[in-house]
Amino acid sequence: MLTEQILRNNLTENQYNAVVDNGRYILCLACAGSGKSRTLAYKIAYLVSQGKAPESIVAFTFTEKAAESIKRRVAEALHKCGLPENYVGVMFIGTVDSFCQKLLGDINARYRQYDILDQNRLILFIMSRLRQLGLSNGPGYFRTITDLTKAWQTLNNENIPLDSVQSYDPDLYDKLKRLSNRLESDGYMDFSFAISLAVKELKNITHKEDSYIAKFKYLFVDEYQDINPLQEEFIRTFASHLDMLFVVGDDDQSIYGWRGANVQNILTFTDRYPDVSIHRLLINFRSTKAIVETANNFVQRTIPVERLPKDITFHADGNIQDLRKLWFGTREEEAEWVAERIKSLLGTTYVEYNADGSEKSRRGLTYSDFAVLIRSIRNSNGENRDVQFVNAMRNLDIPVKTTGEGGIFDRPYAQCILGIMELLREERIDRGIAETYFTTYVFPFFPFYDKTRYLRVLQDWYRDIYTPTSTARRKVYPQNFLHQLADALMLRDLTDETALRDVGLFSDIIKDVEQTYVSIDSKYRYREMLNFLQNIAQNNYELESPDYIAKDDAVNVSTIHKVKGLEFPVVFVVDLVAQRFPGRSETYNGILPRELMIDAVNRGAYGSRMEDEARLFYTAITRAERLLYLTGSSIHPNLRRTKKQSVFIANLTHPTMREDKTFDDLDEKIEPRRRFDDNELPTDFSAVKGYLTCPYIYKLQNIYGYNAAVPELFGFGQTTHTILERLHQTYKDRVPTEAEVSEMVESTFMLKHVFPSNDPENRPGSYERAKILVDKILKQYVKDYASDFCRIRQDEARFELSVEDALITGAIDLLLKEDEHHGILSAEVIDFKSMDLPDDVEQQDWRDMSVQVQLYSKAAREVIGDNAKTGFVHTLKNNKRVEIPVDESSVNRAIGAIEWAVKGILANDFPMRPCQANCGKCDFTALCVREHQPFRNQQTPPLINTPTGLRPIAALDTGEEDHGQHD
DNA sequence: ACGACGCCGGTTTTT
DNA sequence: CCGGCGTCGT
Repeated sequence: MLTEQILRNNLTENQYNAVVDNGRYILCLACAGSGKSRTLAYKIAYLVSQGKAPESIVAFTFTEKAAESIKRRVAEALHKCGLPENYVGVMFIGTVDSFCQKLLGDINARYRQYDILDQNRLILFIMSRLRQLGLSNGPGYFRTITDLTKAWQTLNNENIPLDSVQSYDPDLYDKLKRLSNRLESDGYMDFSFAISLAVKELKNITHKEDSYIAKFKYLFVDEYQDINPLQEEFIRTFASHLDMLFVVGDDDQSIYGWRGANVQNILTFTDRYPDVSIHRLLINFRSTKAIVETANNFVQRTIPVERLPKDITFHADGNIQDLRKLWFGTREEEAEWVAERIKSLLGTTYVEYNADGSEKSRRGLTYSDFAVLIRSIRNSNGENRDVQFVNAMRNLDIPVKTTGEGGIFDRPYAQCILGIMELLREERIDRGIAETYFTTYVFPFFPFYDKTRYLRVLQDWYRDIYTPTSTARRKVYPQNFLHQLADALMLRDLTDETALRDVGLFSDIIKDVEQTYVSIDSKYRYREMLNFLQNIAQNNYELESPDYIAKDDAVNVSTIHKVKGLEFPVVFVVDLVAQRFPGRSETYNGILPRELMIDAVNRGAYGSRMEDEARLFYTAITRAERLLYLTGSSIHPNLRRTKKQSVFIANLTHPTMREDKTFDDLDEKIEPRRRFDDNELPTDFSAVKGYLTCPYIYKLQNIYGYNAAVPELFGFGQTTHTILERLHQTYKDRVPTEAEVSEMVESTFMLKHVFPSNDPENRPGSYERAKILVDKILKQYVKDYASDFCRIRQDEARFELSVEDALITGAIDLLLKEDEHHGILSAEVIDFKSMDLPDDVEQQDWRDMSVQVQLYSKAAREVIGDNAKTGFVHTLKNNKRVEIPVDESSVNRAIGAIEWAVKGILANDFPMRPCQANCGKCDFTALCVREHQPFRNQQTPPLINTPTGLRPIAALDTGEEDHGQHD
């Protein structure tokens, strides 16, 4: 079929016009439920079908999750147009931040080894380098640190030059300057810094054609209304070198002003870019007439200015609808009514329709069709605001998904372990106190404890922390402390699944500490870690309810921000009371000089105004497909004053809006069935591959969040890659000399998790040894490839695999050999991880590597062509090439194995599969009872074809034969 | 009807 | 720490 016909069949007139518009600057105004993702996906597919190179396409999304969803849509659109889905792997679809990181890596491979710090890790970074940054600890220093991190991020996000702070606040300038230098010198970035650095680099480009952005031509920006000034600066600069900028957004749904998003970007787009063509997608296909009209009436009344005028229309009503606004005496009554209403609606017939109005599906409403939206969940003093709702539902046996499970240390299991860690805060540890703590607090939650082991762990840790360091710093791993405690407390024997989840989050927090602190080898650092856990981790890490983790069919209790982009057949917007929603208006209250923040303050950023709250409310009600309940109550627990109705609903009217509380049936009850939710699909290839090893490890790592201690040589492979890549970048027309290789190693080598020796000449440590090894490996490599060094390019190749509706994304490092015209002659996979690899090929476990190479080879053939012979693994340790079979049958075996794993993951089937090859090297033995459990899935996956023959996946290994150890 | 005073109550979160 | 609401006093 012709592409035109396919587009016509899948798009509305307006969507089609937006897709085929070949203009330079295009603004696509897309209201809630207007099919903007579809339009975006088809526009990308359209460009490819017109012969545009897939690698010339870049699309920015708001979150990584949104990126995955767009990728799936694009793959689907490509498929419909008869194009290979693997083109998705060649495009860039992701967040602005991750694109900037990638770009920086292309400019200078050195950036590849930088660590990205989120808010929590930036705080840890500052804590771990407190004195170097001119700060000191003491009462209230967390406030100082938090203020500083916010100032740093805001400064970057507002695109304000650091130097301008100097004249207004020399002291703050000094601290920020030190922070900036320190991040650079230690190899760290935060998200705002990454974009900021990328903008500076882009501004240096004079000739695009011979720069690192030569291949890019088309830029898409989703959720454009939530772009901040720095991101806009990047987009503007980048787009000036491109052939097309296509932005999609809805100013009415700009809900991130409080963290810098500037709605003016979309409002004034046509003024700031020349010859903009505008497309308006103003038909809401999601909601009923009543909901669309109510929502429209609301925004028009509440946001009279600061808004692009638009006339939003509805498409069609469904088989059922209900619109009500209700007021209750107490919060408990409100919650009970919500729960009862859900119960009464369960199983109600829900018909979905095709574009032509014919019936698409018919099913009964099920739990996950309901959303309970609330302005805020966290409460500064103790109880979460969603508890009444969660309790009311649990009382009626309604499963609930919520992230409002309190802080991590409100949970007894995590609290217990933190308490044990606290026993070591003081230098004098009393065995009596330790025992009392144990019997009083620990025993009730961990009844299967091993007391002797518990006391021994404490003793060992006491020694590690309080033994004065000699000259060199030692590696002390708190993650091991946590695992040893879990082992002594017999966490593995507990039946309460929330225990595993709580300690899993604890493990995740400790990982952040370890990655930033490197070692907790003194009492000072140990105490700092405890302070971080108590003061920052308690509030900044989110616990997800078990239903949420298990992806069960459950009612969603959520904040409005979290459901951005989602939709539900039935929505309850609760807690609609004055002073909460809209909340109190606020302006910027950070520590940056006011003079520099005039623009931000004037547009109301980093604060909140009535307009922002109104857009949030609009976003909430437009999540609803057919049933919308707006509720509130006057008497709230722990509040003396009674609450008044929110102004947002007090003035809200619609001819069909009811105010009675009857539980009327809307249609016949039939079998409840879940709607397919593509957000639950696995996306990460290396995680899915892990399932083939041991599904239980998969569960511990990917579902509960357990981590192993950060290994000392963490980053060895990364730094070797980086140096190799810089050699290729630098020496394009000749082979580097041995001295030049050493020079590159000297300037680029970076290992963040091992301390250099104080006396490298006489007493070299593992840092020095690693560096010498890299030097040796690379010299050998350069020598062996001297003949065609310049025709080799290093590249990270991404590939996508469509299985069972899921789109699995993986990446692989390649050495590409090219001819004179940059045509690819061959591609080899390189592996640097193999520090202690046995020399004998027969002794190695090739299963993982084989699956990865086989899948990549499939993608490579589709995208690069038959020249890409990818069936080799190049292990640099011994400079050997090993051939991996990539014939059709081997590739199909690999695909079959991954399909089998995806099915298992979707079915929540995570049995323990102990065997020699697995358990000998497993990092999670403390959490596993090593009981052989059967798969629920009766099918077995195909054998994997490896260089040493056909092998079953590790999870189905009989355990008889030792396949050797592989890193 | 309205001003002064005192006390209640106190987000959202991604990369 | 401060805005807003309720209450009291004129």
